[in-house]
Amino acid sequence: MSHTSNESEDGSRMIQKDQAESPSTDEGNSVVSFLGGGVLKKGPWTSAEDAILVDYVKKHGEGNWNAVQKHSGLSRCGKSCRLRWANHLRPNLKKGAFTPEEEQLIIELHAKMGNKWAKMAAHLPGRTDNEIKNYWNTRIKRCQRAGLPLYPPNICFQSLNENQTQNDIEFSVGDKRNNEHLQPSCFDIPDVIFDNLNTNQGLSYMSPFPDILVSSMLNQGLGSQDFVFTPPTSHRLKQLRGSENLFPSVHCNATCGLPAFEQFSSSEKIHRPLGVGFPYDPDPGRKNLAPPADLVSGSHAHPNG
DNA sequence: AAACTTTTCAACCGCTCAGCC
DNA sequence: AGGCTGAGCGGTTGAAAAGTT
Repeated sequence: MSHTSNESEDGSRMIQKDQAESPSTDEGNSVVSFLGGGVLKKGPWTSAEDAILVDYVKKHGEGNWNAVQKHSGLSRCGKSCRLRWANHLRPNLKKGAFTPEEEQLIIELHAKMGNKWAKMAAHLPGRTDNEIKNYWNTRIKRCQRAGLPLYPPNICFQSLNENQTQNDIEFSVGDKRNNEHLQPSCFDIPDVIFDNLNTNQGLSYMSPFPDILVSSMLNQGLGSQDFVFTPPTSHRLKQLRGSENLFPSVHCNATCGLPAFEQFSSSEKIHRPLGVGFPYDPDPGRKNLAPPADLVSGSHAHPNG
């Protein structure tokens, strides 16, 4: 891929997401690949290409993406056209940062569905699977760094409850891929060690394998076992942005409802996933990153904590 | 101010699925 | 039934922006 000097007259690439219309460029500086004798362009779209695609869809409608190249002269593969349309050009796309409500919904949906971005996007009008996926990946990193749980406890329990009723339905209705998460036979217990948790203490769980559904884990009865938070990565923690809230709209639930992290903090059992550098330095130097000590679920995981 | 690090996000890739022949 | 094709999905990459030292 070549996102070389992507700046254009419209300065598109420099625009923040919440302002950006598209990152299209007017310069054709993209990689060109030769496929079957044809020339297919890669890389950032130019506004001219956008216009061609929009025009094409207006005339012919969505779908049949491979025909775009033939009929419009656009030197892009069908896949690329579909993606561009879906993620940037189609009408009613919401631009800008996710609202707290949307973030909350994403967390809930992920707890139920796992990495089913397209399905999650269906619940968020105007949002794309790509956006949601990017958001979630960012969230994972942040949570890991901050040692915070990926899911607030209320989500865990909500997911558990809903799944208990949904399992019956879904197994019979059968989205095969979805059910994989729920099938005991397909479920590999991740390399997570649970540490001193009582189900009645509530859950604040962060799997090092974000694909694993909280609900699945709970359904497996792991909730009654010990667990441990994945400790923050060993490298230096960076600041989270001040406005960031890892549990949008659920502070109350996430904090008030949290089973008082200090309950865990005295945990004797400390597990250290392989490859993580210890002793872990929580980075005393970090400033506004640090959530209150009693909120940092991961804090119990570091040896000195 | 410069160098370095981290984050963001658009776009690509490989894979799977569904429909058609 | 098997092969082909198009569409869609999820994972990953990498350039640029933003932040930090």
